[in-house]
Amino acid sequence: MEKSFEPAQIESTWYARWEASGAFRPSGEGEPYCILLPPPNVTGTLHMGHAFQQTVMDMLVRYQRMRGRNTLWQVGTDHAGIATQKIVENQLAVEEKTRHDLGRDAFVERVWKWKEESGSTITNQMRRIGAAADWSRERFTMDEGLSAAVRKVFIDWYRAGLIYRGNRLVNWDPALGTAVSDLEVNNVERDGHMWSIRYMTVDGAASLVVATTRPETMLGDVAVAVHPEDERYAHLIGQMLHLPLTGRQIPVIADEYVDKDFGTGAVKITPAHDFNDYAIGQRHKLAPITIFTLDARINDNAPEKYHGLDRYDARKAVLADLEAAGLLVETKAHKLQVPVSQRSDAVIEPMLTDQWFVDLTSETLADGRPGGRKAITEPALDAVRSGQIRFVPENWANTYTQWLDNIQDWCISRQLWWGHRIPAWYDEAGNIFVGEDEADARASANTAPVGALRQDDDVLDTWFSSALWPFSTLGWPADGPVKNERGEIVANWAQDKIFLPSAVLVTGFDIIFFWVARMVMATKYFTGKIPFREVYINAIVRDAEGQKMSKSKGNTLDPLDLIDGIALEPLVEKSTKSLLIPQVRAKVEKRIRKDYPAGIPAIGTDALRFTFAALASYSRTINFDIKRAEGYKAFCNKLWNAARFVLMNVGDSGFGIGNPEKPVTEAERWILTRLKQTLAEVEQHFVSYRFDHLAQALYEFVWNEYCDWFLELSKPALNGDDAAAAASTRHTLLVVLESVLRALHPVIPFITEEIWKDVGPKLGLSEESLILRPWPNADDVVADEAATGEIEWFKNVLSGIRKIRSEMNIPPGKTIPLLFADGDASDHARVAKFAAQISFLARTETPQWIDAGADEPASAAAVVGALRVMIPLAGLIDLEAEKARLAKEIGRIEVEIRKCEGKLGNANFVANAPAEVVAQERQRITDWNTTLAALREQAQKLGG
RNA sequence: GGGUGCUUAGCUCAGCGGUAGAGCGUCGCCCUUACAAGGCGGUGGUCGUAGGUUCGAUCCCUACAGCACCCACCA
Repeated sequence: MEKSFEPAQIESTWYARWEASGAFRPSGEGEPYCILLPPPNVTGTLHMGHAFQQTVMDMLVRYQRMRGRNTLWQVGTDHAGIATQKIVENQLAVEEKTRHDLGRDAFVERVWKWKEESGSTITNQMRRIGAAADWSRERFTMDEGLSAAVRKVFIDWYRAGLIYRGNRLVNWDPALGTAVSDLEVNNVERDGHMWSIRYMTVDGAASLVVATTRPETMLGDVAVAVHPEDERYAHLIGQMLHLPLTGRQIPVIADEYVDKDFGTGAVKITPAHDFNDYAIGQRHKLAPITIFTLDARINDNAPEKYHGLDRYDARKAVLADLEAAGLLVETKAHKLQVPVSQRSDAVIEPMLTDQWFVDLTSETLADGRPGGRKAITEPALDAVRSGQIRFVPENWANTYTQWLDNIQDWCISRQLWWGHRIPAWYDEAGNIFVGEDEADARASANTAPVGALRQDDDVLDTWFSSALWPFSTLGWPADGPVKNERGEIVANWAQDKIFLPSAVLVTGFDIIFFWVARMVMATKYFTGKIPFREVYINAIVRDAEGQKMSKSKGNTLDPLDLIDGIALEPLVEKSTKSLLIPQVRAKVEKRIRKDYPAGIPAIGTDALRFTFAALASYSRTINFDIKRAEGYKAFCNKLWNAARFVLMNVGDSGFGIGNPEKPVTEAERWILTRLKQTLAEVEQHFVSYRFDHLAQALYEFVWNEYCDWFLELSKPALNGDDAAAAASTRHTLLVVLESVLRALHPVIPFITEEIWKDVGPKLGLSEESLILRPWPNADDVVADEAATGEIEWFKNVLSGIRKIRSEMNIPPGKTIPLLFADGDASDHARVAKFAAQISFLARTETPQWIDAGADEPASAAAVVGALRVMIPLAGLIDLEAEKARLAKEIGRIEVEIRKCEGKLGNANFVANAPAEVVAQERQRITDWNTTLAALREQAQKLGG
């Protein structure tokens, strides 16, 4: 083995070997265990969130595979309608073309070409993280099989009356030219104004002032609404008003929706461009007037002078004209919530358009069949409420159920070209025909089409196909083999449905609504099963200061840069490349030069993964600090060097598989006991998804017990006279190392595999690589609780001596005399047992006992129970310093004793506390008193 | 307006009813033949504030303060 751990070297080959060996494919044996990868966008590159999430999934998958489960990690990518279309449109823009110049077919072809070339970027990056996924079953949401599933779902829901087409007010993104769903709109607080505008009654006798944040929409007003009980306006209800600038007349109506105390208590009603107004318009049977074109300019329904004006220019013009007419009463600053498109940042314009919807709200359809609420929404709610699907941490279940309780119908049509084209056709009379293809649509209809059929131009929301992921990837709805784009068999519903439901979905809280809920809906409806049993909501990765990572802040980290390292200049270059605003660019550059003056050090995949594990508590955010990752790289190095030590010392002779028949030394029995406990803990932490505890348990075992104590204790055994002890110790060194490599493999697969390559053969193991080894069962390790007490005693003695050495500045290399005094029979036995190890590790001469009552030299002492562990002062130790040290120790223990006495002196405590707590307290005070007596005796001997 | 979290050592976080913990940082001594990415030892906290329950509260309850995030139609 190399002298130190070099991640780049060992990571380069193992992944390809694992994949080629078929280790990532389901074994076909054991209970099925499936995890679905949330399919990343094909446009994407791996970010810290992915790396974290995928590490979690990979740990679970590798663990379950080792435990013998029939394990499938289903991977794939998402076609990401808007994001992907935008990338190719941007490329066209460079050629000064738009998608319309190419036409639909040529454009879609070009997107496919882009996907072929660039779509595997992220999956290749996943391989660098070590993701043990079954790539032979990789799917794409627009591949043939998944597209067939999408069509079937659309058609079935349409025929069940659960998908409908309607002219509805939707969130319209004027920049992208498409409708988006409620979820794709963010409400952002912006500084704006509140304008008050006077509307006169037709007879000119009265007027009323409305307050609005969007004065330009007055061009589409159809009424002014007031509260029915608002005395100020009661006399105006039913009267007609002049709508300024338009020549139109509109009524004053009464509606409970209006808040008397907000604004002026009078609301202009623009049903075509506001969701509330739309509802009011419907209640009062007022026809909406659309005043915007699809790119948010004023249309022909408004007075001619505004035609073609952009909505913000129109606002200025309308305000100026109102001002001129003396109708603008007041302008004041006002903070408001502006709906912004998540995808384009454009301000959303509610717009009346023809769209397709999934019904999620109606109880019963007009023809008596169950509506969407009954058929789709409620089963999804029940799955979580009944506990069939469990959220981890569980409070996320609230978030889920609350959203479903208040859900709206889902707008699924998008005015894009890249995506699943809606399988609906229209005849010349506007009748709708739905089917697999034109012929099927025609054949399935009750009526004959009028004239030619034309397919709907729209595509489906990307999340529509994502919702089917749990079963569409397994081959549904086909009964036989499903092939991918390259003609390889990827799925077969008839045999693969054993993987439904999957065991756990690992995902971010931000897509509980977008994806998790919709998978439950679709999977329940079409298969009758739940899609997954548990949903582990992973934390959001932030920077070391807890700030959200964003490119414009310059605090993003590329996981691959952490793995491979990157020098300062290339890092500055790649971080600022895509930033167009010079000020932002300068700020980002400055920050990076400050944060990473020497670039980012290479920490390797394993250390990165261990860091993710160590940070993965139930907290909803994790702050990623490179310092921490460097610490875990040190851990990898520690493990590496421990393995080197073991390999150097075990010699060439082989050992039998399994534990030594009878471990000879106390240290062996102790480390095996601790191994057993650690393995049991790790299994618990896998069940509860506490990867932080899991990582910590393994870290502590390896570093603080195996390395710090067992390896150290093995040295005297290996070099001592007892051949049996030496042989047994060699075996145990190897056995424990091999077990811990297996336990660590799900977390740090590369380094453990590399080390195992040399360790496995020493134990005569036949597997070709660690990935094929079974999980180390705690039950297979023999514990000896008594050994724990022995080693604890030993550690206390050794720590006592070390403390004296350190505090008295005795050079570590100097061999010193050692005396024991007092103590009970077990101390005598233990000293006899451990004398050689103590001398070896504490660098002392052979210890001597001082008989009770005999003279003893002035010494520094540590106390372990009743035993005094003494180092004679002569020439080594400053008497006064030792007296002070003792006094401090005595003081500390007196405080503890007083605490105990306080408790035990409280009659209520003794009467009410559980007996074992009281007993424990009594034992504690006895122990403290023993120690105190020994310390006092020692102080007295020093003349203190 | 609803909802969900968080507040513990200088920093980042575990713990969550019975002696306050880890990593990093910091201080001291050591290149001791696995490891200086290391070893040994030390320093450092009235567990946000105020009440309550309890024999006992960092942990449970209530209120308050501060900080995040999610949902929602206030023009």
